[in-house]
Amino acid sequence: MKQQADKPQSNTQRAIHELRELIFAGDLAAGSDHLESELAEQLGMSRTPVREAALTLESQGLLELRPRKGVRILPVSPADMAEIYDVLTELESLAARRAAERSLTDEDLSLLAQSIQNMDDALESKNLDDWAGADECFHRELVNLGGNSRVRTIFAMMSDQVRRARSVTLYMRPVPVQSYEDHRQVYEAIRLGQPDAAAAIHRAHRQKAKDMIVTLLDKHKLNRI
Amino acid sequence: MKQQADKPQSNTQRAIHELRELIFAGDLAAGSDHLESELAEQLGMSRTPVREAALTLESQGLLELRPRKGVRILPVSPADMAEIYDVLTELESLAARRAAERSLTDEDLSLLAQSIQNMDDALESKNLDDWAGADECFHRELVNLGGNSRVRTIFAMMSDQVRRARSVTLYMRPVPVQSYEDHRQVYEAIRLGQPDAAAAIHRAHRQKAKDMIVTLLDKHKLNRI
DNA sequence: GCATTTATTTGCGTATGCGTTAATGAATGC
DNA sequence: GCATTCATTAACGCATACGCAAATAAATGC
Repeated sequence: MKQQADKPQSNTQRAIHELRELIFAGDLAAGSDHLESELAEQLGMSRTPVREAALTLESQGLLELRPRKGVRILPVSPADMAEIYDVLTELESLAARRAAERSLTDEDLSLLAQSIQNMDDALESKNLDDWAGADECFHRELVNLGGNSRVRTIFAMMSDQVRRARSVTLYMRPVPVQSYEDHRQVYEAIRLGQPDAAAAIHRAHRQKAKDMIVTLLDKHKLNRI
Repeated sequence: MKQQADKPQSNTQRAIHELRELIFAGDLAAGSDHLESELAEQLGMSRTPVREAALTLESQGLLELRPRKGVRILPVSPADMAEIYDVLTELESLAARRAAERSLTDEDLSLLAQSIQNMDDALESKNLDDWAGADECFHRELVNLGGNSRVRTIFAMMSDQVRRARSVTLYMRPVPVQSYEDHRQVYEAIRLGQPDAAAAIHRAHRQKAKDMIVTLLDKHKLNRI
């Protein structure tokens, strides 16, 4: 019998996970300070694993350890979001290019196709949260297909912060109908083995997204999310 | 009076620094395993700061913590180097583009110009080590001028590994005379405010470097450096 | 002689304790 | 009444301790 393989993690790993969750849920607000001992109590463990988790999250840019002030959850400004989108634009375009160079089978591309389909379905039923989930899935799978593990790692780190910004702006932005066409074209370019086209289309797509998000954040004075 | 502001660091920070040094000096060889307690003794501190340092370096991809096996110094294969160069190519090209968009003054560009001059001087006197130092300085300054702090961080992480690969191949490769012209052109494009040109030239420059390094590593069967 | 079980070792994960030092409030000088 | 100094507190950096589990060695069964 298969036993549920979900618990054998270390406390440090749990702490990393749970702190992430708390941050993205807003329970640990951007800009707020928290003592290591408080977090330890909150998570039901000692300071050691919490501290190790904080070190890790610090090196990923999510928070900052300031001696005697506690760990500070780093706020993300519109300028930060512009930086993040710039990096993602470059790295995802690279991934699209590499994916197109690899003569992938339809089998390989099935998850990508599925994500596009899911986005379409979500739009039909006007479920923006589902759409956002499928969109993120598309981007993640694109990066996977690019085959560069370092790009994957960087993407994973940054997509957390993007998700936060997007959840804030999701219901202010215009309904993302253009995205469907963009994604479809990237998919086709990859399928047909057209690296330049795949990279160029995806780059333009990401730049549009960046402009939209940054403009929205600025317009609504969302300076620290 | 100014007191030398160099030592008040924490042991954890020292450990991060010194472990990096030991790794890049080859004292901790690629692929080798080391117990936390051994490293602690070697650095003259307890396991705790060493462990914290190892966690940090792990999240930066330099090593891996394997319970009961010790920390394993991750070897870098030619394929890894290709990945790293791909990422650097994209991010540095972005930096070149952004730098060109910012209408920087000659003052701002002085370090960049200086690096080019230093590379030229080093080539004249056939000092390859100096050349490599100046080259790295050029790339670092380019990234700085790009103004994206996340790109800076990623660059700093990866340039350590590039330096290792380059020191191995430095004396096998052809004398880098073309580099001078490439760098000069990137510099001029930035100075004249030509983003597309700056990005394109630098991209081509980096791709050449990637091909050269990866080919050399493969040819000499340097599979784990 | 080989496989399986049991015993032993040992390294890690984590809790805990302590000294140091920065931050806060009290006290003194001017 | 304000500034400066001193005392107190408390959070962190780090050392240490310990239990557990994995790896290795020993022992037993077949």
